[in-house]
Amino acid sequence: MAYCWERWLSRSNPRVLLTLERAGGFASAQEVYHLMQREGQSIGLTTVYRALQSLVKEKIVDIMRREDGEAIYRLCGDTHHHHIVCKSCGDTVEIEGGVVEKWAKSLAAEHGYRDVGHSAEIFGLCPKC
Amino acid sequence: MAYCWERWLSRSNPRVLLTLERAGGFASAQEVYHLMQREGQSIGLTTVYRALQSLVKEKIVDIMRREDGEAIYRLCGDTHHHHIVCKSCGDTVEIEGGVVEKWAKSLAAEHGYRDVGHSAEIFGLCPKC
DNA sequence: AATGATAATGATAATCATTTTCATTTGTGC
DNA sequence: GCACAAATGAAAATGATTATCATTATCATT
Ligand SMILES: [Zn+2]
Ligand SMILES: [Zn+2]
Ligand SMILES: [Zn+2]
Ligand SMILES: [Zn+2]
Repeated sequence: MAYCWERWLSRSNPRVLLTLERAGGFASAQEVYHLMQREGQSIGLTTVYRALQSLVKEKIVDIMRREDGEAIYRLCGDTHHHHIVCKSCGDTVEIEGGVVEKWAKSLAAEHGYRDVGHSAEIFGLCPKC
Repeated sequence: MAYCWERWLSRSNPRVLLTLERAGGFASAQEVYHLMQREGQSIGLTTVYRALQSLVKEKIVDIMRREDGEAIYRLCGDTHHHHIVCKSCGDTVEIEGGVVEKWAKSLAAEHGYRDVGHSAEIFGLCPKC
């Protein structure tokens, strides 16, 4: 354990962060909230939002957007990866993205962009469909 | 003029599209709607949403997200391409994606996926921000 | 321990983009 | 004109996020 963010911040942030970690990958504020509810932790939705905001500001957590615009969060430094998703059955394969990482990094540098992230997904019909 | 989308679709789609064009760059559904209002065009918000959705489905228009999650749209050149978007000011650079095309194609093949597409975006802070 | 300043919490209400519903209008072929 | 399907848009519903604000926890000082 011994996270560098243990100094942080309100007494809720750590609980929210631990929950996000337990969720694995991405989770929305609502999902984190419901997870904590189901686990019997007492916390308010507002506090979850505030904790996530402060964690984003501290760059401990990444924010991204789902297709429908909902904000989703994940621990920074989670192993970063990409997906192939089946358009029909939704089946997902995690894939390696080294090529994309380099592509993103070099193009960002070329255009003078800092503080760079990227998203990349492949979608199609899986063998079964 | 002479757009390839002239065949499309409802009688609203062209008006929405023309407005989006006139707006230059990105505009949200709400913004397109208000623009049309101010110009004295009579149209309902619902129809603007529907028109934009169908234009996105037809790949005539690109959809993206503002920092706050609001959907923004813009005319899309017919050549397939990718973007670097500034997280702060929304400035956009069109970039070459040959590497990504190959990456997507080979990985899809490797996992037996057919009828494959992909998305890839880079985001960060532009030189000005 | 009691006090009080300050920050954190969370229930509730407000906001606001987007989607649904559904009644009305419009287009199209007969 | 008449039927029938598609398109429209006003109004209500939805759902995520944010703002309010009264209550509660923290902590240093008395
Ligand atoms: Zn499938
Ligand atoms: Zn990557
Ligand atoms: Zn910028
Ligand atoms: Zn591509």
